[in-house]
Amino acid sequence: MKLVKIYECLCDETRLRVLHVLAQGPLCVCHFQQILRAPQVKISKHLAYLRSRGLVVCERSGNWMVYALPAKPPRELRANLACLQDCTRENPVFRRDLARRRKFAPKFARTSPCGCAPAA
Amino acid sequence: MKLVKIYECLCDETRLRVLHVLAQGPLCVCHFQQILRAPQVKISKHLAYLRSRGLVVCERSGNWMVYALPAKPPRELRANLACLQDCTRENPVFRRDLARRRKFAPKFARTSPCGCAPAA
DNA sequence: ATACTATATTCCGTTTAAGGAATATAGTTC
DNA sequence: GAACTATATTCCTTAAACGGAATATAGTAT
Repeated sequence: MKLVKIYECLCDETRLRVLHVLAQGPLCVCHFQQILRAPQVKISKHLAYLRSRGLVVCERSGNWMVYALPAKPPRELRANLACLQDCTRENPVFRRDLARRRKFAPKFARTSPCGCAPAA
Repeated sequence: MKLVKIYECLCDETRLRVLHVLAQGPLCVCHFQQILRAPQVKISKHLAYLRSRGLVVCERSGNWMVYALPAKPPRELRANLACLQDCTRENPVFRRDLARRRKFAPKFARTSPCGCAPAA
């Protein structure tokens, strides 16, 4: 995996937030929408971008597409994801995303495949 | 320092190489030209880019502009520079840059301000 | 002042990315 | 198959970045 390609993926805030919350486990598109409070197109496109570069993988599960970090990421990716977690530890935006993810977890769990689920 | 801004700086190979060799100490533009084998405009522009985002600092010394990493970089920058060093350790391109830097060091030392110097 | 060196900036064409509106696709449910 | 849900893709506009050629600027040396 080319290092520059990784950094290209990291240079957009939405994608950073996506990768950051994904570290806690897989999610579907509609969950990202709620956690990041961003429109469907935006989320979907950024996920496609990340996917085309191998930073995330996905799998269909009924109506849902479940996105996750690759099971065995290459060294450079692992290092950078760890660095990202480290750098965001005290950042309000990223912390708020995690808080929302936690808050929504039960609601997600009721409806959806990934051990998560959409709202109404 | 905004995390995304850092990643924007890191998503170009020339800039990665610049930051990578800078970890070994300050250099002038003409040294980068020789180490990276890249034209003056290219080096100069990328250094300006890095400088405008605070990833490098510079100081004039006679005819030369001496570029260096900031003395006390913010946490996120320090973490990412360390990660970069880690990720490039086995990369031929980056290793070759370091080799060239070492090879040119005496020649640089003869002529220039930063404990380095241009060639002919 | 002139010539010279090192570096920065401007101008140009090309590529890439971003966001949103609208639309298409795939799967589910009845 | 019609209605519905979740997601992807297309089209469009705008903005940013890259590289190189040419030119400008700042400092040095004579």
